[in-house]
Amino acid sequence: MPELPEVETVRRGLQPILEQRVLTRVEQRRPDLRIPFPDGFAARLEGHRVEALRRRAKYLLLDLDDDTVVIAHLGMSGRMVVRPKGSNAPLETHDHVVLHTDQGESVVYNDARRFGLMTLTDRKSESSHPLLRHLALDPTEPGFTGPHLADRLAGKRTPIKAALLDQTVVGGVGNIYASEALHRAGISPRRLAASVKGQRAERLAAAIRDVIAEAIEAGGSSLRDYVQADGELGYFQHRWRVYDREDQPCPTPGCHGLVKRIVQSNRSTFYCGFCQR
DNA sequence: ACGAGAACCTGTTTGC
DNA sequence: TGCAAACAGGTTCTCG
Repeated sequence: MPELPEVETVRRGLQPILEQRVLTRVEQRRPDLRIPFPDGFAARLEGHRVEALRRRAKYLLLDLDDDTVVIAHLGMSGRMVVRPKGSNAPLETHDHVVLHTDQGESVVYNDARRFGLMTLTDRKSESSHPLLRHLALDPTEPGFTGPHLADRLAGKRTPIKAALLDQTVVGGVGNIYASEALHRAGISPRRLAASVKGQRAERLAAAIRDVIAEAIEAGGSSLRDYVQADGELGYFQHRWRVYDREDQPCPTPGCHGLVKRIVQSNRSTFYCGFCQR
């Protein structure tokens, strides 16, 4: 569910709730998610002020005032739900972590499938942390250019669609935006990754940058992974051109193809066989 | 050493 | 209507 734009939407939504707030109490309601919580997880957060809420690719990073960094990932089904001050709504089945702030609001981490995670590192170890160390540049960063992308793809014998999902190639792109970017760039998802270079890599880098930027602007695609007290976000799903549109007409002007669905590395890919080469 | 597929886990949708 | 199978926005392990 959450790809880079959704995680960025969550970050922006949580920023005013968490930044500069003290975590007065933290509830950890089960021993593990995809990986175990570190020893003393909740206690190590309590009493500390959140200095910043950052994002790297699909990871959320909470900087605490003692140089602790909380690493969070939403997996497929993770959500962050804001509980307003004074709410006494009961916690739900998959509410795994609750961060209570000194302003009375709290943030609830809910993840039915538990493919997400929360763990700890510190500022100086962050860049060498196993989860973050090999992450590629993400498309919102200045160095994300055609030549850079071509360099990351060089020598890869896998289809370009699979390569785009590899977080050491592009940070933050997931299954929806991989299909969307390839359609915008007119590149077949089955094309050999290493053959995407030069002008073609330039087009793909631009398409990735554009689709990610537009999706962030629209507040992401998901209506589920993030719920702000004052309403719902996630309008980008109405702008999908190929994802989840099997058998519908290709939206490229003048193209009379139909959107096809294929399976690559066990994931659905949507594309037009006419205008994507 | 690389790449494809399975596995992780639960909920929802689809098809018989 | 009911039940089972297929499928879901991610990552990581195993196997060939």
